[in-house]
Amino acid sequence: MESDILQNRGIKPSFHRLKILEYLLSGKKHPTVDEIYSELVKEVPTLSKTTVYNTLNLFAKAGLVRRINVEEHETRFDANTVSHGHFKCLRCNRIYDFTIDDTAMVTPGLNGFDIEEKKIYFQGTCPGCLGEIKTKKREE
Amino acid sequence: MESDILQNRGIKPSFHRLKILEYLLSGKKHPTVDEIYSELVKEVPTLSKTTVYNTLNLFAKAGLVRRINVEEHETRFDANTVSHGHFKCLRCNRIYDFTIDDTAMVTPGLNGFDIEEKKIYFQGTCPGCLGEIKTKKREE
DNA sequence: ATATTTGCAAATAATTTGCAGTCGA
DNA sequence: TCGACTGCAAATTATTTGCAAATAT
Repeated sequence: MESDILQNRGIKPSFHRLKILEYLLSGKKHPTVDEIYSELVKEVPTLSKTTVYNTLNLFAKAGLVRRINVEEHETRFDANTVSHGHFKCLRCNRIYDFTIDDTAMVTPGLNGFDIEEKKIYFQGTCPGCLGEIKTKKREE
Repeated sequence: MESDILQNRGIKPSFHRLKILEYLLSGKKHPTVDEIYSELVKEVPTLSKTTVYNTLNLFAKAGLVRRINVEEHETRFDANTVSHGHFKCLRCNRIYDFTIDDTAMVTPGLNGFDIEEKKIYFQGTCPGCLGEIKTKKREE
């Protein structure tokens, strides 16, 4: 149950926190604070953005969510804590997950370092946008 | 010569731009906008922060520098455009470079994607800080 | 002369913080 | 009741922008 997830991490499962966790686990892949707030406030009109911030910071500290900083300004949050990379398409701004075998990454320069987190961000153009570009070229 | 570097990229080598490029190439590894400004304004009192921003955005577009976003809020800039990763120590906040063989990174999920840039950020504790922690433990 | 570069100050936008009110055990 | 949770508004901070002045070709 979701309240157990929180209690296991020493977080009191308040109503708002449960709602936010529920939203994070509900499928929406990489919401921003604003997206979480805008969506939940419809259902929970008393919710404030401060609470969303507080809660996400709490969750992040507890390791329940990961901060994603592919975006220049806004932070996104990812409830999928299995190691994976994020690809941001610079045309449509969509964010894609991709699996990556991080054990295969050889980093001889980091002997003696204690690595707590690996963030892997790729940028470029996604297949959909590549298709559009080709179509446009053909029309010229 | 440095002015050639700019001209090769179609950037007019103005005095301020040359100064900023010079600073970026001078060894300081990952300066923030503020560090660049604060350091250069001593020498070039007419410099403004807007110009530093303008110039860095220009350089970034031209591929002369890379934006680094390991830091939560501030963007850092790296004049070393050879592919490498950045490790941020969460204790002393220092940023370390490390080489990484990015051809060894297998990303089967990204077939059909055009990858323009790979950003690799690790976080954790550097050897120096690990040493301090151990020393403290011993004192207890 | 004309286009580009620069600088100031104001605008923007994400996030944090102070503090007072509220809720739950 | 007491401490934790919440919400508002103000503060903070990095960055962008509008526009006028300076500069260079």
